[in-house]
Amino acid sequence: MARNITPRSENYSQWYLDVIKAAELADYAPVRGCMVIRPTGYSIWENIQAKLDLEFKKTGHVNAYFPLLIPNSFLQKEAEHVEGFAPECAMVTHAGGEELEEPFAVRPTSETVIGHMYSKWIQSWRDLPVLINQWCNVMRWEKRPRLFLRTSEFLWQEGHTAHATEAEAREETLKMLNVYRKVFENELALPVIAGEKTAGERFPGAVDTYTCEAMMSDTKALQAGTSHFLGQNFAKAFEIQFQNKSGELEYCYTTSWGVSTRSIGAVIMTHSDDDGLILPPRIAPVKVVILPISRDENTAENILLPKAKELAEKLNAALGGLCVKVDTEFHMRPGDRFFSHIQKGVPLRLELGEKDLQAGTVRFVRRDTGEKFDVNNANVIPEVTKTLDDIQANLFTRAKNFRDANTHDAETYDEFKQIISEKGGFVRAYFAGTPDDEVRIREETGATPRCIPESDAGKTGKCFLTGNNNARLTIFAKAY
RNA sequence: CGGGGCGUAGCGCAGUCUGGUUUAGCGCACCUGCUUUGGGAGCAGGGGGUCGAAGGUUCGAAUCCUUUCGCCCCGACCA
Repeated sequence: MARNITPRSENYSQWYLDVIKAAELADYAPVRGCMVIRPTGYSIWENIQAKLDLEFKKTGHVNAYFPLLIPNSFLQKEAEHVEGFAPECAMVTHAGGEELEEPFAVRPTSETVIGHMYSKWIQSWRDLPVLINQWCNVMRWEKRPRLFLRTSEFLWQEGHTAHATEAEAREETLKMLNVYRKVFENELALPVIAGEKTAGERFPGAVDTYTCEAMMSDTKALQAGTSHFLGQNFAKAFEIQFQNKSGELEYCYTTSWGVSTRSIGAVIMTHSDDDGLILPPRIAPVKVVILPISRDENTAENILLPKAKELAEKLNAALGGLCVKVDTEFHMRPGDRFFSHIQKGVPLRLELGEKDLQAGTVRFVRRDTGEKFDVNNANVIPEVTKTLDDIQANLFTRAKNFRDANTHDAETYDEFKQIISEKGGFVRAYFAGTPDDEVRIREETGATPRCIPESDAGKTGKCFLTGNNNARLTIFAKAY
């Protein structure tokens, strides 16, 4: 048992903060709502970035950078967009020692500036599609910040594309939604439900919003990534027009999609336990740590350490990276050394001691299950690869089983209320309500519609609230 | 923005009601040494704070008064 981490069952939010602190992922910044992402946390982000970026490139996107400051007038151009973002915008009113004529918003998202630029760049159908992504920071003034989940400034990626036809833009929106789903499932080991947002949960200015929803280990939902079909809303506000093959002027159809550092919060809350962080091998900064252990300093440093280093080199070569570390903290006792890696979520620990040396084996200890076993020297490398794959798969399966076990069906509002208040988790129900109905449900139960799962897109039934037919199967939950 | 709480060492706290006997204390962490060492050791020694800030009352203030700044929790709000 970790002594510096509040048990999850005792106080979930405190547990979450303790895990972050113990793993040295982040710290509070001097400005309220802002956080410092420490090297370990940032390294996880770099890994997530690398996985996403590769997928973006594979689907034909390129990276660019747009400015941090956005003229306030830009945000005003799309009616719903202003309304949605005005309250959380930070404004720069002074610069160069003078008050500015027009305040600049610190970007809360870049649809507007990018729309403005696209209108200049796009003239002809030959210029389309435009498929650009940017990695950057954004600012949304939050009244109730939480590390990684909701901070005033955060890092993300925002893709912005422009297309000639609605069909193509819709295809892009769903394509990127599925890129997200794939990366979440395969790399972050997060089982997510990909689907459409209901009207009340839509992005301000979007025609349709899609999301990947994950369940945290307290059974609350977390939106891990979103993809928006913006129709011609922004194209009209920013005059993004092109001449089609017949010479007529048409408005483009645009999309935008994003994943932020919030996804790190999702990883933490999905996989970790009372001992601290647990990371899926594929995004872990350190996948394997090797600990030479001996009570005799000479043996430890002159016999075991060289062996450990040699093994680390081979493993790094085999795993293709710098993800294997040798622990040389000989001044610490073994227990302390174990815990430091346990709390940082290192997936696999290899212990190399005198007993192992004599037996010609290496001791393996899995972070996810705590399981220990000895492996013959000759088999260490393939066994490491196999174990890491097992851990990755186990984390995903474990999370998926948990989610499925905490997903329930409701046919009536009474049943719905009872499940939300007594069991929590996800509730699947047919829903055909309006945004006002969504507000009512939220006020009465605390739950909100999370998404209409893509996998059940064709299913319709009778609405649990209004009784209307042709309601769509919708997932509800309390959410972060 | 409404309700509640809190600012004393890196972290967590006691001391504040009943000003002076505290050169401001404790636990963890940190430093040194010895013994330990395969899931968080023990002993000994040691460094570090001027008590969020400003002003006031007093012979004397971490303790009382005024102002101010900041943070946390609950609520409202929120991609």
